[in-house]
Amino acid sequence: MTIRVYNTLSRSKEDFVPREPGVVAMYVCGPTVYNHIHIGNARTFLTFDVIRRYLTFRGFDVRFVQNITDVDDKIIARAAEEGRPPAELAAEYTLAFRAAMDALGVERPTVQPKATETIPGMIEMTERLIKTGHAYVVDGDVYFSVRSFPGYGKLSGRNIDDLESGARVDVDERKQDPLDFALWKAAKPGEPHWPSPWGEGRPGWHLECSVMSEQELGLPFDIHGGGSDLVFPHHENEIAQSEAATGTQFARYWLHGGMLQINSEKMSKSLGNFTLLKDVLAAYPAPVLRLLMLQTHYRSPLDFSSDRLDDATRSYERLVTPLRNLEWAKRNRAVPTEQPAHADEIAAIEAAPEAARTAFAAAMDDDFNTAGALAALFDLVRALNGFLESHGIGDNARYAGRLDAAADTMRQLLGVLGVRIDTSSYTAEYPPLVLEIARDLAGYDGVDTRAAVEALLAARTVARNERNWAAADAVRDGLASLGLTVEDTAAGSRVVHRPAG
RNA sequence: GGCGACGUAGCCAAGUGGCAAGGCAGAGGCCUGCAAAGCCUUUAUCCCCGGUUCGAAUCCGGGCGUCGCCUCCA
Repeated sequence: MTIRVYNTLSRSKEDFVPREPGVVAMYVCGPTVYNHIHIGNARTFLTFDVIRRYLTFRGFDVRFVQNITDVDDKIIARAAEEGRPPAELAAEYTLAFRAAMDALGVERPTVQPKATETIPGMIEMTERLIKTGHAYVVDGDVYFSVRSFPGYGKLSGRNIDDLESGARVDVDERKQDPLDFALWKAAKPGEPHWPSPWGEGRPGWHLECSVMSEQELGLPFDIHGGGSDLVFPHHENEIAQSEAATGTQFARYWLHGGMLQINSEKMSKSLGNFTLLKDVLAAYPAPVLRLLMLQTHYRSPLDFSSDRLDDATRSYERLVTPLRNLEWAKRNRAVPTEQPAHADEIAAIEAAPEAARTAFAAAMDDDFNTAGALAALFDLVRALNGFLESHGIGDNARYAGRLDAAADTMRQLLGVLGVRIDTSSYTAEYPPLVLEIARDLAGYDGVDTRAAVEALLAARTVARNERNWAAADAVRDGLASLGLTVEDTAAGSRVVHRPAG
């Protein structure tokens, strides 16, 4: 079965056929490093991380290039505000960006070039464009002439005349056409600058993507990705530059991610709802945020709120629980009933992983439908839970192999979505306050939190056996006050620490 | 003004011609001392009006509503 992708260029879903069988050349616009990235940025990067992972899962060798824009008006402005060198600011936020991506579980690009390290290539492309009559020099600035490129507007579905009729295009007398954009900007005093045939200056924003993608991938490469707000003018301009300079097609499939909103409003500084990724990750585990985002198709708008994060936290728990319960059952050899499973029950649990794989791939093949893929996984969760509920691993762990197969499939497919599953939450570190509770309720006077929890559970078991519900519930309530939930299972009691929310 | 999306249950959301996925929340039941976790059952005139079709959430036309882009934006 072929993968189908929605191509902005054709405004339709197309069969995905890479230029070279088995190899995908992919470029995704990266951040301008003038601040910590916000969750809108994060959504886009997460989207293309999943697309990359899925293509890899489907057997493609993916070469993934992402730029870092480390010279730009916004960087210069912010550095001036803070009274320090732009390069220092850019370096700091480059590191912060990489750290945030690591924390989100986004795989590192194959290559991650910086704009400041691509200056010679950008000068070279600008020279080519001037020679071929697609660009002109004015006072040390170089502009691309949009009228010189007949295909201008083909990506965003606009034409030059429509665009000019809009009143919002700035008028610069020195430009031949208001839509012409800068390839090279003459440096003002105090700005970063590099020598060029047109004097000291710095590159325009659109140019780096054209140059880097050609250098690292060659033209035409397979997938160009970014947020849908980049369709115009950024990606339109990339196409114009690259195709005018090379005479060949630039990118074959254009994929654009939908915008993220906060509480149904556009994220903006003036509304005060500018949420940074690092702040979200400080409050919620990365897999929860990932799950929230993957429950909506990547091209649809996504409304972000803390309520939705809380919902996603419970969804995440639903994924973790069966894996945790299986581990617990294997460790404790718990057998809920002596009743052996019927042949049809065994057939069902044996068929479940393959059914999930098939449904997962069918959803992902259809323009990376992660919400559908998650539904396949939740169906597998139900199959696992159901079997575990009625038969556990069986006597002598006779069913463990079949259950492991289902669990392994879950882990693998969740891995394709980049969702890390942490089943260790019932063996995690416990807060020091359990020592106090254990001293009061279980007579424990040591300093080992885990032993303290064991002592509390043992005390509760004794109390329950004596039908002393008040004492038993005191233990449970005490642990609950620390965010620890007591669960009674066929193999005894355990404590589960759940993420916030 | 130009271009383009979207409107599916209380909330989120998949589904582009053939009995409406999934998650969260709710209800009932099972299990439990009570819980938790889990299981079972349950919750939809698919924004409105026309049209095409044996058959429409899905295609076409109109209307209403929400949103994005057109300026730096992921």
